[in-house]
Amino acid sequence: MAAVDLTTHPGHLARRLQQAHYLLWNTMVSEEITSPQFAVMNALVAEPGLDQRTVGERVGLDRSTIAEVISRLDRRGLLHKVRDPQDGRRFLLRLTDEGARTHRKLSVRTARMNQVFLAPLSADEQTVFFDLIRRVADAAEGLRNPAESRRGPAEPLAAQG
Amino acid sequence: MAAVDLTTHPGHLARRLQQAHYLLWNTMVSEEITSPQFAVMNALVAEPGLDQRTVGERVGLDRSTIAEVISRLDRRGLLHKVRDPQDGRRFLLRLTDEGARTHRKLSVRTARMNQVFLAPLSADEQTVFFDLIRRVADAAEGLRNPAESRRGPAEPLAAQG
DNA sequence: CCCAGATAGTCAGGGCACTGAGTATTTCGT
DNA sequence: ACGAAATACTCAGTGCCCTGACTATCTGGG
Repeated sequence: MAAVDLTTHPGHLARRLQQAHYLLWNTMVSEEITSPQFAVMNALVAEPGLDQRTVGERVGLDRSTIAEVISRLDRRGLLHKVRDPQDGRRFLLRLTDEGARTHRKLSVRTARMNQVFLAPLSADEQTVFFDLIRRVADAAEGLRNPAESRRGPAEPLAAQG
Repeated sequence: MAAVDLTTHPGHLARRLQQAHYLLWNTMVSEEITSPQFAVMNALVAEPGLDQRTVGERVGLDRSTIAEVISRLDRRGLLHKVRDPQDGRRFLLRLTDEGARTHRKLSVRTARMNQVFLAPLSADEQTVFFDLIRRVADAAEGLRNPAESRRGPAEPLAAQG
């Protein structure tokens, strides 16, 4: 029997964690707006007028996925897409008033949901939880684009010796 | 500016973690077989002859998703689907020889990938990492089926003796 | 000025993940 | 024995996520 214990596989755990979150989001936050859609709206609250590519960079989505998410938000009337007069390749994105209202409403519910989701952990453990996941995710993302950082730290993330 | 800090949102981190894993899997393990497909094969190595629903339960996939994954593995000739003669609703699943070979090969690569993925964490931190994620995921899954914990594991599909 | 290369976005295609509706089969209460 | 309920699976529909190929636009070197 060469079967492996999946509970020690970070990828498997990550998937289960994400699914569990997805389901809780659906019941506690919204059945209409998804978590990635909220992330995009949030990026536009922080920095109105971003273009698609940059929004994708902020929330961690590739150009194809971000295009789909934005097109759904556009169809729902939650954001505007306008050609950049300075650069005809780009679209500049901004939330509509309804988009801003929706973002505010969901922010409250999201905070509540996070409390429920993290309830099994103590405050200290929650801090560790964030720290460990961030470190693993950051490192793995760094493995892809080692030379990508323009304003960030250009860590060669040496794989030791 | 009511923008939220997504780096303290477990759902956002879970998604980023899962994406990072997906990409690393693609480069270090396989471009053909995905991580969920491997999880299904692994479940069948541990317990040959499971039916679809139970496999889904083992790896954490719903009935629709598990059906798709299994159909892909079937098309690739990695597993067999046979009607249960005792219960005409079920399909009993077993890896083919090639499926078993593929599973062994991928097990090795998966172990290597996990090392790289978890390299940013010390051994102790890795233990904590697993523990915290498992606790959060388990609790969130428990929120869905609160009555499930009462129900013991269904014996009847004991595989031979 | 002009073209090669870089960049922003689109589109086709494959795979994961869920819900809700529908079919076939088994099981249970009467 | 019979019909209702439960169960295993399928199918349609929506959304996320990636790659690779393509179009349109901008930028820089000769």
